[in-house]
Amino acid sequence: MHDQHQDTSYLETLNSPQKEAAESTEGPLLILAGAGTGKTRVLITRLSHILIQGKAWPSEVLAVTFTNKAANEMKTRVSDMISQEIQGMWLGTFHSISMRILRRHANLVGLDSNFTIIDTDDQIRVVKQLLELENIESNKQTAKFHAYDINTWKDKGLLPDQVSSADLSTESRQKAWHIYKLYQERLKVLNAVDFGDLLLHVVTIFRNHPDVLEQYQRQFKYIMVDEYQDTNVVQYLWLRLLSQKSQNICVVGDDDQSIYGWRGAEVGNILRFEKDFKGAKVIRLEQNYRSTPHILGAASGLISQNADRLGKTLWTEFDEGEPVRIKGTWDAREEARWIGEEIENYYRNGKRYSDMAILVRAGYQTREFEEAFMRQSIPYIIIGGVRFYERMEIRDAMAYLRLVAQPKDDLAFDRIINLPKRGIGASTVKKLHMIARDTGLSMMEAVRDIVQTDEIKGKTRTAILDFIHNMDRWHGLLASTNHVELVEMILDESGYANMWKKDKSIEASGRLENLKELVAAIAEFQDLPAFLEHVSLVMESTKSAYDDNVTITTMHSAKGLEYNTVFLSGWEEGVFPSQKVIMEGGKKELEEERRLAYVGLTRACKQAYITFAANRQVHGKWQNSTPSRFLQELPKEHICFLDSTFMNAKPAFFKPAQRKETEKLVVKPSSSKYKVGQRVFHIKFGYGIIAESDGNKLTINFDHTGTKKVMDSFVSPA
DNA sequence: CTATAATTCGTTTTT
DNA sequence: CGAATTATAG
Repeated sequence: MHDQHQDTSYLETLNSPQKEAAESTEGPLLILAGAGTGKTRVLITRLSHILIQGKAWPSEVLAVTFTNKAANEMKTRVSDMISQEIQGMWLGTFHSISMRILRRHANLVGLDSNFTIIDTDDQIRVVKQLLELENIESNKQTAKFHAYDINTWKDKGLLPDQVSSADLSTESRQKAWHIYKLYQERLKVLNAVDFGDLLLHVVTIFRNHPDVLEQYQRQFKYIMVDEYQDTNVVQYLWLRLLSQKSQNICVVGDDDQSIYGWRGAEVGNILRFEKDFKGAKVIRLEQNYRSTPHILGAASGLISQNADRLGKTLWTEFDEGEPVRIKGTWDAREEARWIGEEIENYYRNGKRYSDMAILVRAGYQTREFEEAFMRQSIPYIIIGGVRFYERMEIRDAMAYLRLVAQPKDDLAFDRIINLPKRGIGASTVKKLHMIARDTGLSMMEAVRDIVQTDEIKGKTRTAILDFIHNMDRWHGLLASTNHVELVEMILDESGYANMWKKDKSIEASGRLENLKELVAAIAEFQDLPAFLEHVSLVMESTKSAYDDNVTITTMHSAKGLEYNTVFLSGWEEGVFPSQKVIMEGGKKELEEERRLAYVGLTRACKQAYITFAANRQVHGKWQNSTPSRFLQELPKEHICFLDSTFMNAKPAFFKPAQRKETEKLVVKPSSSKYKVGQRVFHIKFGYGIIAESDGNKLTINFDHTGTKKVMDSFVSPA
């Protein structure tokens, strides 16, 4: 092992709970880390500490994240801290680590180790094909619906025969369950797995093969998990199995930032951690290094309305700052224009566009901003929407590459056999499907067979022969030709690129650009298979412009990020909280919306704005709306209403204030709810006991910061 | 087999 | 209102 007496000065830059977290390496540990409390930093320091202290070799540490971005950040920052490249460490997403494990033991679940990983799009296609085969109504909608059910089961760690009868109460569920069974068989034939399978197969292997499980239990002496509040049931099982032996599992998360429940995440995992892992230590990180007291106060007040939470109180040493400004506008267009003007003001005062962000609830809200900012010449970047590798032209091109590299890839075959149109229509493809199914051959093999017979005649036959010929030729060049050249050749000779060149539509040129970008991305890799492997798990865009742009994005994808100035737009009933939650959701769903609001607010460092419009176009129809209920839940002392340009039908709580007055705090006139002798928590000074109470002014003896006079609005019961 | 008209239906997103 | 999917005519 390494030298045990290393310099540990890196620990001294942490505050005391952070340091304690980094040093508590043994046994189960839950780090409850509020927004902006240095969560990532603690995780990285803890991991480095384990390595530097020689408690484990890199290969004996397992660190799991949800996104590739988080994994990459961790990788570079740990390398920096230990001043060397980390080698052999199991640091990655749940999916990439599962893939690594599954490739080694694929045979144990009836797969070949070179299985392909299919994404949601392919998944829906498979389900749709199965529906057609079963003669069940098979539009894309129902396929999507059933794929969703299947994914939900997989997220819960349920194989087809483990689904409970209670889960099959509806006819639709029963159909989905039936399809689920067929779907798993089909994937096995295709030697493919979907995202859910990566985890589920690994759990299945661990359960059925104790020897394999033990091998990994021995190997991973320390396990760390980021964003634990986002884990679903399979991920929980996965972690439980792996950590059973060492018990050295450290999870970091914030129950208040759980916003992916609709995708299978179980807040219960983090709420239950202490029960699940006996003797678990819990450390709360509550000192916030990001936002002003006003922003934190507003966010804390809002989230305190939620019942299902572990509860923690963020505090900061920063100066009070400015209250959260709330602005009502006549319609969404004015909302966008007003925010644009405000942004321009900041810019003229020397602020950078890239320090400002607009966070919305749903993608469709970005449109209004795009139009407004175009008019106002404000540079912006929209994050989200269709990602690069999900674009139609990219997926089409990828299908060509997949089929060339793996002729048995039936999904790729289906996608491109008649793309560009070469006269091989639906009926021909159906015929091929029948043959492939009956003979157990792949589509490519089936098409070779059928072309020998006189089943298909004329133009179609010529087209098929041509297609086979091309595929064989490209496949033959795989080993001998430079992969970038080969890709260019394929796109050119297949006629696919030409198809878009001939296309007169507006988006065609953009699609050609994307194809060029794809070729550039491929050049970064050793060979075609390496690239395809990468794409299957890393679906993020290749380019990230580092120009000075205002960021426009959803609150979901803003999690983990921060901006000096944040505009939260569309706080209206029906937009945020969303219509669906209001109509169909219960308390649970509403709480998740509230957490989303909390995440949004806590992205702001210095200024936070919340806007709402009285009128908005929804699905092309004008609708008038009432301000979001969340506005009423914000503590009055941390917000101020800006003058509104419209004066109709305002809710009772809506009282416009002049802009000039906005820097002043509106203090609640009611007397304090706190009593002398009570132990309280102050947002800036920490814990203390009340010595005197005078209306809303309290004199408090603080544990660490002495006696101070403070306003009760910054205090909460301890 | 393909081009065009008619229709349906609208969150959030990572892997 | 518009994208995306399905129905229908060519």
